[in-house]
Amino acid sequence: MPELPEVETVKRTLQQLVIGKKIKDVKVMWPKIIKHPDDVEEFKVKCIGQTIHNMERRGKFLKFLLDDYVLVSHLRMEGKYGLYQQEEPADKHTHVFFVFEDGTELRYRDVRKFGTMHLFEKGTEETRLPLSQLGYEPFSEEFTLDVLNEALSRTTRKVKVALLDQTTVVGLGNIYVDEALYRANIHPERLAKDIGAEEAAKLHQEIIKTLSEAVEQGGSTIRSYVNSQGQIGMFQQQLFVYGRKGEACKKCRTMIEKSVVGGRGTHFCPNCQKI
DNA sequence: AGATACTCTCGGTCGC
DNA sequence: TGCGACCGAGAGTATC
Repeated sequence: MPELPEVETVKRTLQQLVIGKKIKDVKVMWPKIIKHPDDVEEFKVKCIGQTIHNMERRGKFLKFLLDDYVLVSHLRMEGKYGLYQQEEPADKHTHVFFVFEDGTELRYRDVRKFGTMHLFEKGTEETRLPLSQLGYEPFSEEFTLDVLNEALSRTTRKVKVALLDQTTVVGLGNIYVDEALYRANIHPERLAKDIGAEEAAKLHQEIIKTLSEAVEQGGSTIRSYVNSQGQIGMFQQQLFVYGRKGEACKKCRTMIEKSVVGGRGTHFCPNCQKI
């Protein structure tokens, strides 16, 4: 399930493959992936003739910068992009094809069909859903300790639930939120408003560190996630709690536990992260 | 009215 | 072998 580090890795690898390519045709096998414009034919017509000039990332969203439009794409749990030769056969899970003039094509494959694509006029995308409500980038100077403190103090939710909400800081998903809370020695079920100043400072630091270290390592590979060149992220080896239920805590050897918080499977060390 | 909680999307995987 | 429960990001909707 791609979170910020995986999406950043996809952006970096895909960028090198698609920049400068001109779209000759678009094929959409599962129209519900296209959320905007409403009409899939309009989506296709607008894409055709456009060149991919650059790629950016905003939170867990990929942005393809075209001449006149920006394609905003979310991979959700299992979405993947890959560059193929047009004659290569595609499997049944490939739902969108961007056919280029040079004989290659960008394919979007998504077993669960959860991913989304929005096409907006260039420059308007940040003012429209799904990007308009997003919080700060974790590596930006805007994501200060004050911003985190403010957000934590004015909610009645549990700290894990608050951090998964993308309106404060973007990029944390189920893996990295568990990792950051572990590294900050904060139990995921603690109420956000009860997090003390010292703890919040540690949490702020560990959110940034966890995500940046994961970006450096090319992300984690959990279940079926592979980046766009088919490489495997190395950060999985650095995971302290996620997917380690029943294994020994790397710091204190206590058995890692798994519970449900906010409807999400949640991993933590009951000794390092006290309620 | 703003914050929070619930619903929906989907199919592979798992347990019975 | 069949079948239903489960998982999960985030937009949309309902509720408080």
